[in-house]
Amino acid sequence: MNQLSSEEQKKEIEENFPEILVPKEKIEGRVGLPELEGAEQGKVVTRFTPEPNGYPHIGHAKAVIISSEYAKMYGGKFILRMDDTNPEVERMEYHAAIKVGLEWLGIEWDEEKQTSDDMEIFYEKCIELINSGRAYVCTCKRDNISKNRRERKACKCSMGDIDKNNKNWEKMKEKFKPGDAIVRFRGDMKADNAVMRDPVLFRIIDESHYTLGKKYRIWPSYDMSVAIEDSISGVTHALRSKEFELRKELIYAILDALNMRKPYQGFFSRLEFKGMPMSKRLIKPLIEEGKVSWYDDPRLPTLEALKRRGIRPEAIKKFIMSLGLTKANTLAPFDALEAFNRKVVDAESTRLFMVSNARKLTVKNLPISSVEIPNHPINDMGKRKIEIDGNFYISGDDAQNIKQGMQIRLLGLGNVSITKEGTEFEGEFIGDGETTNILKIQWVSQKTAHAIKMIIPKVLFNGEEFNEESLEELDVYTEPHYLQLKEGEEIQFVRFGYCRKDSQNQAIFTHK
RNA sequence: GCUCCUAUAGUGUAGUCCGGUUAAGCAUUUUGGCUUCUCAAGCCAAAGACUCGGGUUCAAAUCCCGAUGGGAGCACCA
Repeated sequence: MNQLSSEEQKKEIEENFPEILVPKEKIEGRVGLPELEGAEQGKVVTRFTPEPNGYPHIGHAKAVIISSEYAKMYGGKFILRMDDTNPEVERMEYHAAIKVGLEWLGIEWDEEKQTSDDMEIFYEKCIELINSGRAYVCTCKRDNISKNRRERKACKCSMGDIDKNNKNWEKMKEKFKPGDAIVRFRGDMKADNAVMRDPVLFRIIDESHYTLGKKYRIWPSYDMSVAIEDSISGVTHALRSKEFELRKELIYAILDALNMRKPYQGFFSRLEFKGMPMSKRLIKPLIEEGKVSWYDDPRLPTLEALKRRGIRPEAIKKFIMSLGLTKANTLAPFDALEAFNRKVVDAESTRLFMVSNARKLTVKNLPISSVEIPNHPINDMGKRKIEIDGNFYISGDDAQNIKQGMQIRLLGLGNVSITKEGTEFEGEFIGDGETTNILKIQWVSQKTAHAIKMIIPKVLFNGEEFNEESLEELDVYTEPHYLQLKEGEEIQFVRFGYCRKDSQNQAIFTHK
């Protein structure tokens, strides 16, 4: 308890403990990622091991950015390894999509491989484990295995001698059917860590593998393949999300049993956005029901979707670095990412006028037939020329605030005195003088107005429930200059927000 | 149920290992101001936090014990 005032404490300290008043060297605020345990300059090897069983999403981005940044930070090596040991779910399509996603993010890797490149090594190691009595072939029923695990009881297979295990291993190559036999690690059926209770090392899968076809049918489990791969490919720091934390003990046990080098294993929390699920379990049915168009639907957290929505890779990287390397659960709000993105995108977004819920405004006595408007308020991004003839569209939202007798300014054009309000407005041009406190609005010329669809993505889920209003569509008018912009370019619709040009007649709202 | 991880402002984090010039830094959010031919960006300011209860100590966000909340694992997925 701190019962003394700080003054009294200070006195007390000076009298009794003068040495602690000597200031310690000030700890510098950290920039970037925290130090990696046991990391040496030039000797760090990290890796990213996605399973090619789906499209890459923001969670992949976190994992790959952290690992590749660490390699960079220590001048080390970064390996991309496709973890393809379950032919039932892995596809070339996903393999390719993951690489496309990583390239978009600007990730560079020094080495690329597939876990399945080393099948022969896994087999060798398996035989080594069998011969040393650290692994055995189990032919129990799946339910019994599970039951025994819960009850911490060993089954009779674990008693089998080495010869029999070797024979059964050979039988797994052809005779046994999938499900009939597995190779288990001899861990500890009594262990508190359930992962250690004689886990599966190999199982039979007859599905055709996307690159190896039917060459193999005994496939290593995650724990087996990760342990061996990280060890033989020189990985010094294996970093992955924390749902794997319990496997650490197992992976070390496997490597110890084989007398192999053990890399440091680090863990970080998973990254998910509020209301943006990324599990296929949730997304797939939505696609099938037509509620979500595809994996690039802008409401999704896939990289493809983020890109379509107008999120830049630099922003994703800064955002992820800002999250730090904690093990606490994070449900990041999307607006944190938006803030980073806005800063990236602001400098290079063409400013354009766009009106929604359009109302007509006719202006009399216009002295000019065209105006030139700069494409960016600060940066020199050129100008565009707009033909005008006195017939304009203005936004419905603005129309509500415009009353007869008011003066307004049409941005970049001039001031107008409103002579008639209603469903349609009329006004009179009154010059281009100084304006301070009058309403300044954007406009579109009727004769050249270009109609587009504006898509506004919102959260997909409210809690567990699909948000039926997650996609708002607006029919809006914009300037013809829109047609000259490149697809994928970021635009700021003045007084509305940033949007990405998706096509000649569709734009996707990025953020305010 | 058992085991493990985790807990700092509305949100995300720094600081925790090695207790003390920091009664807590940064970002975001919100609000106000400046600037501005945008409700953007930029600049300035304000608001706002150590889960709870014990203990150790002159001194606890920091060490110890306990409680509570959140997450994960207990797959022939990764």
